[in-house]
Amino acid sequence: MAHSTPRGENPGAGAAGSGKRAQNKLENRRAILTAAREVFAEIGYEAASVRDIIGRTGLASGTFYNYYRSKEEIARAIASDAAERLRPILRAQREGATDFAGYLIGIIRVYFQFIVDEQLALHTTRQLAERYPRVRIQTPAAAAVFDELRSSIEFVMQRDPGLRVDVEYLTAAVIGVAREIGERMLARQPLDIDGAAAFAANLILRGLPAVPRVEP
Amino acid sequence: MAHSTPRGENPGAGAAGSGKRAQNKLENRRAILTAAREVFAEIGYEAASVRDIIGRTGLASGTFYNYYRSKEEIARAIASDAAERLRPILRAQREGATDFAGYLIGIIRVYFQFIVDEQLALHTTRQLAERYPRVRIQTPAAAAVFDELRSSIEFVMQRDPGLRVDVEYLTAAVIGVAREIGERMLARQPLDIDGAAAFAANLILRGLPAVPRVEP
Amino acid sequence: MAHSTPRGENPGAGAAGSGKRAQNKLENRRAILTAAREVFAEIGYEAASVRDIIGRTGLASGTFYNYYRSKEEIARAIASDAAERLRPILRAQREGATDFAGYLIGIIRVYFQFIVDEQLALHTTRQLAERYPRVRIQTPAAAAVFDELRSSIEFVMQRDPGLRVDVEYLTAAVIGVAREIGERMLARQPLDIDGAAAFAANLILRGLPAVPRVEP
Amino acid sequence: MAHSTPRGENPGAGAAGSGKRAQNKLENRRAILTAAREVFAEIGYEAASVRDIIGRTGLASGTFYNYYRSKEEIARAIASDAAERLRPILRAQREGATDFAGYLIGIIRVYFQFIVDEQLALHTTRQLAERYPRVRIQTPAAAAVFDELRSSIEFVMQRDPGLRVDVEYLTAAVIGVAREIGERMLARQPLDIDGAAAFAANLILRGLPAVPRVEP
DNA sequence: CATGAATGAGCATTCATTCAT
DNA sequence: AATGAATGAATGCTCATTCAT
Repeated sequence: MAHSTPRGENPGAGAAGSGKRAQNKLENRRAILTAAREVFAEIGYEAASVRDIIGRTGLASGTFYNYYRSKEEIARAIASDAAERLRPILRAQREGATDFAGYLIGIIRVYFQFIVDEQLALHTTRQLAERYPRVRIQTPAAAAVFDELRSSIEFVMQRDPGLRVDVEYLTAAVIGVAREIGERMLARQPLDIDGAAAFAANLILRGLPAVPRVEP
Repeated sequence: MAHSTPRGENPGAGAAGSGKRAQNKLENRRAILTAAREVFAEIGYEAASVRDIIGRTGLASGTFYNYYRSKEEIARAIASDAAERLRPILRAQREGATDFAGYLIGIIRVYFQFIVDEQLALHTTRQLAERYPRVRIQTPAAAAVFDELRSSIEFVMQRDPGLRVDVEYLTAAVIGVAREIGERMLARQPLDIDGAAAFAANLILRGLPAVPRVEP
Repeated sequence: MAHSTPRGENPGAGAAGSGKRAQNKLENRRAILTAAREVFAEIGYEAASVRDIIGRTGLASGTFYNYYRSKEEIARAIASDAAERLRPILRAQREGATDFAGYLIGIIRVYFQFIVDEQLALHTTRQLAERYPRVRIQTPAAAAVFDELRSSIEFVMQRDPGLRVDVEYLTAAVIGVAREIGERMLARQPLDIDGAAAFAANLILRGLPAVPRVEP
Repeated sequence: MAHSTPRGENPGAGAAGSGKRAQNKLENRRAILTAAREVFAEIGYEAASVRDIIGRTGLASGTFYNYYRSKEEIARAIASDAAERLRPILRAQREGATDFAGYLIGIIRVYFQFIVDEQLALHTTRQLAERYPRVRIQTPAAAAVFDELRSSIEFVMQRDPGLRVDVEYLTAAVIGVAREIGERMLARQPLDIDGAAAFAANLILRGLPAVPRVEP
C-alpha cells in the first residue's frame, strides 16, 4: 500500500507534510523520523502522539512499530542522530583550532549553523507552546546536542593548561549563552549567524565592553 | 498558594482561618501545592498526572479539586507564586543599584538565592530526570521566574543610556548564564552562592579573563 | 449557621433564588424542595446535581442529606407532592360533574391551571434544553401528574356505561392532547387557559370541525 | 449511521467495503449503533454511559471511539438516521393525500408503522423504565421523529385554506394523540396498527362519538 | 442540626501498542 | 512489510454521599 500511488482520500499529510507515502523501507524510516522531528518540535515530546507522527507520513499507525519499537525509541533515535551529525563537525573545529578564543568562536558558529539547518530541514518556525504552562518546546535532540557541545568544550578546556578556571561553570556559561542567544537568533529576520556568534563569543571572551555596539 | 482563592462551597462558618478545620484545610492546600511542585520538578508538567500529585499527599483523588480547579490551575498557582515572591526582591535590587555592574551582580545573586530556597522547599534532590528522552524538566515556576528576571533586566537596560548593545541578546545571555550556572551550583556541595554569582557576573561584565582562577 | 444572617460572600442563590438561608427545619425542607423543583425544571433530573440544588438555598451540601436521603428521594417527594396536590382537585371535578363532556372540560382546565400555577411558583419559563439531544426537560412531577390524571379519567370512564370505547386509548389520547397543548399554552402570551381548554376538550369530544375557528 | 462518516485513519486499502475486515467493521458499527439505541431506550440518553453501550457489544471501551467521536455524536446519528428514514415516507403521504382527513390517517399509520419497526429493531421490550423518578425515557430518535412529524403536519395545514384553526394547537394535539396511543399500542398483543390508527384519526377528525365502539 | 472537606467510584475520552488480515 | 481495527490502561474531572467538627 505504501508503495502504490497516493490516494486523494488521505487526509493526513497536512501543511508541513513530508507526506506522500514513502517508496521503500529506508524512505519510510526516514519519513517517520522526519515527521517525528517535526511533531516534537511543534508540540513537544510529551504532547506528541504516535498518531500525530505517523499521520504526517500517510502510513498506517501500525507501521510505525515496524520501524521503531516505541515513541521513546524514536525520540532516542532523533537525539542520537542529531548528536552524531554534530559530533564530527565539533571535532573538526577542535582539531583546527589553535587557541581557545578561536575554538570558542568556531564552536558557537557551528552550533548556530546546526540549529539553523535543523530548523530549515523542518520547514518549521520554532514557537512557544500554545498550551498552558507556556514552556519552551522540548525536543529530544536538544539535550543530546547540548551534551555533545558540553563534552567538546570540556575536552578542549582540559587540554588547555592556561585555562585556570572552573571548567564546569565555564562550560555551563557557554552553553547557556549559546542556547539562549541561538533561540533569539532563530526568531529574527534576516538571519544573522555571524552577528549572533560574534556577540556570544565576544561576551564570553572579553565581557560586556567587547560586545558589538548598536546605533543609538 | 499565595494567590488563588479557596474553592470551598461556602466560606462562612467561623471567620476564615482559625478552627482545626481551617487549619487542616490550609495544611492540605500546602501539601497539595508542595506535592505538585515536587512532581512537576521530577517528571515535568506534561507527564505529571493529578493522581501522581494527590497520591503523594495521601488524600483521595477528588480532593485535589476541592483545592484547585484543574491541573493547569495549580501549575499557574505555582508559577505566579514564585514570580510574585521573586518580583519585590528584584525590584529592590533594581532600586538599590547605582550602576549596571552592581545591579547585575545583585540580580544574579538574588536569583541563585531564590532557586536555592526553592530547592530546599521541594525536599527534592534535583536530578536531570533519568526519564525517556533526557529533556530538561519543565517546571511551571521556571518559565515564570525567567520571565520575571527577563523583564527586570530589560527594564534596567532600557534606562541605562550608556548601554549601547543589543538588549535582547544581552538579556538572553544573562539568563542563559544564570540558568546554567545556577543549575550546576545546586548540584555542588558545599553550596556556594557567592562564588557562583561572582563567576557569572564577572564573566558577563569583563569576560573570561576576569573570571576567578582556580588552583592548578 | 443557617439560622444566622446571610453572608455577602455566598455566591450560590442566583437569579431564581429561593435563597437566603431558611429560618428553621420546615423552611429548610421547603427551600430545598423548591430549589430542586427549579433545577429539575431547568436542566432535568439527570443533569441536575445535588450541589446545584443545595447551592440555590445557601445551605451547605451536607445539609441536603439531613432532609432527603438522596437525589432520588427528593425527586420522589416532588412527584408525590404534586400528585397529592392535584388529587383532591381532580376528585372534586369528578364528583361535581354530571356528564362526561362536562367532566372532561373540567379536568382539562384543572390540569392547565395546575401547570400554570406550578410554572408561576417556579418563576421559571419552561424551555427546551440547551444541551444536545434537544429533549423535553424531565420533571419528576410530570409522570406523577399524568398518572394522577390517568387514573382519574379511567375512574370516570369506568362508571359511565354509555362510553363504549377503548378506555385505555381514550385516556391516552386525552393525556396526549392535554400534555402537548398545555405545553404550547404555557409558551403563549397572554395566557389563555380557557381558550386552550376549549380547544382541547372540543377536539376530543366532537373532533376537528368543532374546534374554535380563527380569523382568516 | 446512515450519514455519519467512518473515522478510521486511512480509508484506502481495498476500496471501501468488500473484505472480511470491512465486513466486520460494518457489523461493529451496526452493533454499536443498535446497542446505543437499546441503552438510550432503556435508561435514557443522559443516564446512558458509553461503557453501557460498548459493554453490550463485547468490544473494548476504546473501540467505541473508532466509530463515533462521542456519545453526543452517536445520539445525533441515531436521531438523524430515524428522521431521514421517516422523512420520505411522510413526504409520500403528503403528496398522495387529497384531503386533510386522508392525509391525517395516512400520517398516523405511517408513524405507528415506524415505531413498530423501530421497536423490533431494538429487540427490546419497551418498558416504562422502573428507574428512579419515573420519567419518560428520552430517546434521541424520538425528538427527531416528532420534529419531522410536526413539520410535515404544519406543512399540510398551511396549504389547506379550509383549515381555519389554530395550527399550532392542532399539530400539538395530533402529536400528543399519536405519541400516547402509539405507546399503548406497542404494549398490546396482538399488534393492531390499523385499529390504533383508526382510533386516533377518528378521534381527531370527528371526536369521541366517531371513535370505534367496543363490545360491552 | 449545619457545615463543608473528604471520599472514591464513575465518566468521557485518549493513546501507545498489538495483531489478524 | 503495511494495514488499521481492537485493546485496555490511564487521564482529567464530576458527583452523590459521608462524617468529623
